[in-house]
Amino acid sequence: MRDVAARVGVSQALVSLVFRNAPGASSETRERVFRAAAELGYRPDTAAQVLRRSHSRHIGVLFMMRQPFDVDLVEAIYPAAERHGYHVVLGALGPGRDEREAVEELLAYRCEAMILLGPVTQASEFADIARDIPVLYVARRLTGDGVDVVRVADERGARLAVDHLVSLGHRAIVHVDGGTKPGAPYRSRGYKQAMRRHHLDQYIRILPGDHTEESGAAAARQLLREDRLPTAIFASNDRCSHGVLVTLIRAGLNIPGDVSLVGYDDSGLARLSFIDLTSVHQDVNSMAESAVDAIIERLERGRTTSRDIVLEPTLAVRGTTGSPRRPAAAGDSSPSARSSVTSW
Amino acid sequence: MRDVAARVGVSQALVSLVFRNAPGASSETRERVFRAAAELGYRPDTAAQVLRRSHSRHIGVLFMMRQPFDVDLVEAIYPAAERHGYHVVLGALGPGRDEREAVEELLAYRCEAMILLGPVTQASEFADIARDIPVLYVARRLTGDGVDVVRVADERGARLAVDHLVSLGHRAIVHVDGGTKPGAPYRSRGYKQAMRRHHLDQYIRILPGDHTEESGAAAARQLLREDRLPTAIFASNDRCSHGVLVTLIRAGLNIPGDVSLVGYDDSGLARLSFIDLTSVHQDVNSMAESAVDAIIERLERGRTTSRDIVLEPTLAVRGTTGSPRRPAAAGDSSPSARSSVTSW
DNA sequence: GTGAAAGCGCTAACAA
DNA sequence: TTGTTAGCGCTTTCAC
Repeated sequence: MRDVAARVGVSQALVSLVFRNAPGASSETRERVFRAAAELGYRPDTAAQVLRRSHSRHIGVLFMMRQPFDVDLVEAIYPAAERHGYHVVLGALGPGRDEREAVEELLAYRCEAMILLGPVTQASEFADIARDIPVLYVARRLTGDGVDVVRVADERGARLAVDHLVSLGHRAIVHVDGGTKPGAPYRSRGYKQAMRRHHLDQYIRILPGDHTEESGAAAARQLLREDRLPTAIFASNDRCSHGVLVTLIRAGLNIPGDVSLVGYDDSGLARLSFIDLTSVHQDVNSMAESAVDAIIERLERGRTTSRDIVLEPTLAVRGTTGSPRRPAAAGDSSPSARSSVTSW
Repeated sequence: MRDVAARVGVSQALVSLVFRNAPGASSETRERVFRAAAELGYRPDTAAQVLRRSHSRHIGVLFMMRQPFDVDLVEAIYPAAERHGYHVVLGALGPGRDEREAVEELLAYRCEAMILLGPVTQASEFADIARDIPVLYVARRLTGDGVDVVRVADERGARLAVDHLVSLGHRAIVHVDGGTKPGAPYRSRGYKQAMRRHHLDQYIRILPGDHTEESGAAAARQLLREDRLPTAIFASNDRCSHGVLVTLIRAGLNIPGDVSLVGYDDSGLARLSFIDLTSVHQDVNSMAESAVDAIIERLERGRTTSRDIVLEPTLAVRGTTGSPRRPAAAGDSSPSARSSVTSW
């Protein structure tokens, strides 16, 4: 920067102004500064900026690299943050890279706020952090001082799924839940509520899962081992649905002919033409925008009260749902390729 | 840090030493420094460190968030870099976040070197960068000053796949290629070479693809539209295989009964129990280690000549490959569920 | 519209 | 083993 200033024949302060495009420099000077910078290959040093500024203008984002929905969100957070002049610093989570490490790193970068997408093992840990900087959970209902939440109404999402299936004529609708994963308990509750609302209490059945493909596959295998298959399955997320779907079709079943399937997240996976999964849609862009807005409110407008921002889900109806073979009648029927297994 | 020093009653320099655990502080002092730091909630400031040090000890990694193989590599790079005392700075690529932006950001963080995993649109762009800092491509054969490459012998990987299929009795082996994606042209060439070596020149057939699920699905649909199916398909990566696999089984085919399938990358996808894909394995850990080592060589041991590090692939044989229905004999046979389509 | 000067939090060279 | 000092590249206040 010194070199640029020297070359143009102005002070460093002016060059700094120009680069932050702050007011106070003639457009003629701006022009010359930019040209000189280009010639010299000058690039502002983030470390120096962060060090000197009182605000780093950095937002840390903790996410699980292997969770497609997290990736979708990260992508949406970038432009949202940039619009407010903030940089995103990624903290990748995964096997072999735990939360603690990642958080420490983000904090060492002097992030002014933190968005948490991944599953959060130790909520208490973040209570300490929230004392210093705003913390925002996505899809986790964890309250506390300095903590905001952006989520989609999971119960209503589950209800959309069940209503859709019921309207197609399904009654035996099994839910593969997501254990304690983000949103999962509420989706599970929403499923139960919706089933009761339709007077299908006796058909309520929940298989354990954890938002991974393998848990979906395990649930599907469990169902295949039994005498009767449900006519529909509602899984707690798309990855789980993926496991259910492929396991069932490899067993010779037809989707949605023999079993209908609804996922949750409407991730890229659901939209693949050959998966074509009916799924509860959460608008990542508005989630990202709400998250960044909430953070800006705290950072720049001094809000200190906690916010719980709830967005509405919608249902993306695709090719994995259809009417059951025998809409209203009870009794056995043989699915296409598995004569030994029957549907309700 | 000043506060910590004051509290312990020593100089800042000493606190600095302790935190970098550099030699030159009594263990008694270390102990006291750490305790004081914990009490005060002190955390070193990365920006200040980077600014002051001549070396930032940062390595930038450009990767595609949606490419499972990239994610595997990123996870392996973290520990490899840490072992040498380097930090990893992620530059996420994706739709809406192009290379140029990501690179600028990494450079602004004063990364001392850059590892490029994602597809690289403009090689020439990196030639400039390589003048300033070491650039290392993974899986791309791009040469130049200051540029190193770590890759797995793609031709040999393709050959492993073809040899395996031929040894099972396959002859009509179709390849879905990866266009210009990393490694793809070489896998394609390896496929052709291997086919010729087995005197199967007449069976050589390549369908276009691009390392996405959809390209695999498209290729599978193309094959389903024809009179005869090949007995085996070798796809240029696992994502593509995924599209092929699910499209075929949803069409009622049995894998490997009707068609055998081999992927490439041996990513987490291939290992899912319900996908269980035979795939060419590239050892991400040695790739990551080789990459970091090569960078350290340049950074700390002053190497200036380019290196092309080639690793050996292996084949992970799983459940998507088996003998064809009619190993050696020609003639039509009806696959399980599609009487209108025949195999070679 | 522009410049001079101070200092962000840390490290590295040297001195004690 | 410990302290002193200078300064990394930038932003910011205040003066002109």
